[in-house]
Amino acid sequence: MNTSPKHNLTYQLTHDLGTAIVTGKYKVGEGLPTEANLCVEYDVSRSATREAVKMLSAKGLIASRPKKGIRVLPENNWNMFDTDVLGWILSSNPSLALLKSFTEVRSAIEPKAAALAATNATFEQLEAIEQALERMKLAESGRDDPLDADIDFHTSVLKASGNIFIIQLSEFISTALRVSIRYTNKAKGEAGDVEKHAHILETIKSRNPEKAHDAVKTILDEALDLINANL
Amino acid sequence: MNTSPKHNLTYQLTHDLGTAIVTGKYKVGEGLPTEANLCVEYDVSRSATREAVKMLSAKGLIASRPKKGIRVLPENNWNMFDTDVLGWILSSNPSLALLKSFTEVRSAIEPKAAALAATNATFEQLEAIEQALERMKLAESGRDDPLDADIDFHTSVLKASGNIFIIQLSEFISTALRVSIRYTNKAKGEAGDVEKHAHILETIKSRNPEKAHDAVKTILDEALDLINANL
DNA sequence: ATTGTAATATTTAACAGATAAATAACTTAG
DNA sequence: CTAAGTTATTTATCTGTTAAATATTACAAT
Repeated sequence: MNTSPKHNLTYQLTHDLGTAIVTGKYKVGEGLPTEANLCVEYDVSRSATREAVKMLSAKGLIASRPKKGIRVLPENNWNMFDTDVLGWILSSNPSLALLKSFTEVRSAIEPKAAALAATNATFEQLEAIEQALERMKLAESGRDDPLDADIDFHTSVLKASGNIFIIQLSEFISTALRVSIRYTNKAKGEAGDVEKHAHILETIKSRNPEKAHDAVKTILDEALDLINANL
Repeated sequence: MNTSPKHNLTYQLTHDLGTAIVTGKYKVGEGLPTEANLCVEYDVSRSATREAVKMLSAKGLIASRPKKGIRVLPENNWNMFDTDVLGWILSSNPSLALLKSFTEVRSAIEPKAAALAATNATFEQLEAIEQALERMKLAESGRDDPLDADIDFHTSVLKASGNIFIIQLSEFISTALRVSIRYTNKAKGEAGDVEKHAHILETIKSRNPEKAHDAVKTILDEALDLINANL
């Protein structure tokens, strides 16, 4: 389901048009070129064009009607939790305001996820979190990637929540963290970072939802403060 | 972007196939019929079939590759925050466990949204919340629909948060509330319901994020308790 | 002049058929 | 028995045609 630039022609065109839309090349409310003109401009067949239009329609970016043409829908119709859409936006228009909104969502969801994990996590899920923590320790001495390890830790907690909607957000948060990290200086783990994450794991393992909630909330509130300071 | 049964043939087929997938007619990992067979079974042309397949691919339900056929992806790939996908699932498989997960997400997001609204809401947004509260009062005496009024209130708060991701969740929460309400008995506003919502509005208007947060959290924790009692 | 209706043109929707590309399954040589 | 090559199946892509929807224009009636 991931529209990486490759894969096939339809996905490539979906990616190109999606990016063009979120960057404002085609304005909201305005129309895209007609189906026929898109074929000419992007040098693809009508079937590929129509399939790409349908994929973008499915993601809430556009709507097409006979004679009305293909129009860009208002942003609040865009499915921001679709990793393609989010990726297109973050790759091209990574505003700090958006990063702030993203972190606000994390600060709402992740503490709850940790609390649920403290209640519900299976042994295997606890082990997954523990292994991610080991990766963070390795990353401290350069033997693993700090960003990958950090993402691994947080998504492992989300997955341990047992809540299907929160689990879904793993991809969302992973995508956003991976892209947005370029625009914050928090690539390297800061001093005490591993310790804080180790504390989160402990609260989850000790089956203490409240403390797990607070432990995660603490580090996310710090991240929010950092963003607000730079805004 | 909403695949209501009508609209056109492609959307109709998308709706039918999407429903068939989430109800398990086509199993995860297993294949759907081939493109050619889908054309026969649903009596539509190949282009309509392919466009529907592409829409479902865009929503993370399926993936298609030459010779491999069209396969149902694991559920964690499904875009649960897509209102179509959510609607298909809730309309057909409205488990109480899913309702619980949904309410857990609400209990994470909505208090944060109220806190943000207390900080950021414009005058117009405050008025929208206030008008929704008026609707709830009218509904008490049967002069408006209690469910519509309740949804209006909660989505108005979400929209007042000023957070684009949270605003996106308005549709998600609205869809889920509208469908799931059939499976809880909370159709009619309970005693004190309007008062509690009035209190939420007050805390937001008085620009008190903490109190707004807690006021919303209170009523959602009550909803969660109600679900847990019936589970 | 205005308003309602009909004709027209444009655009997406839908169908059909052919060729290309990808790849799973099979065959055969060693 | 293994590896390389062949075959068959399935989606991908292109092209052409007809149908349906609808915005725009033209026109007639009052």
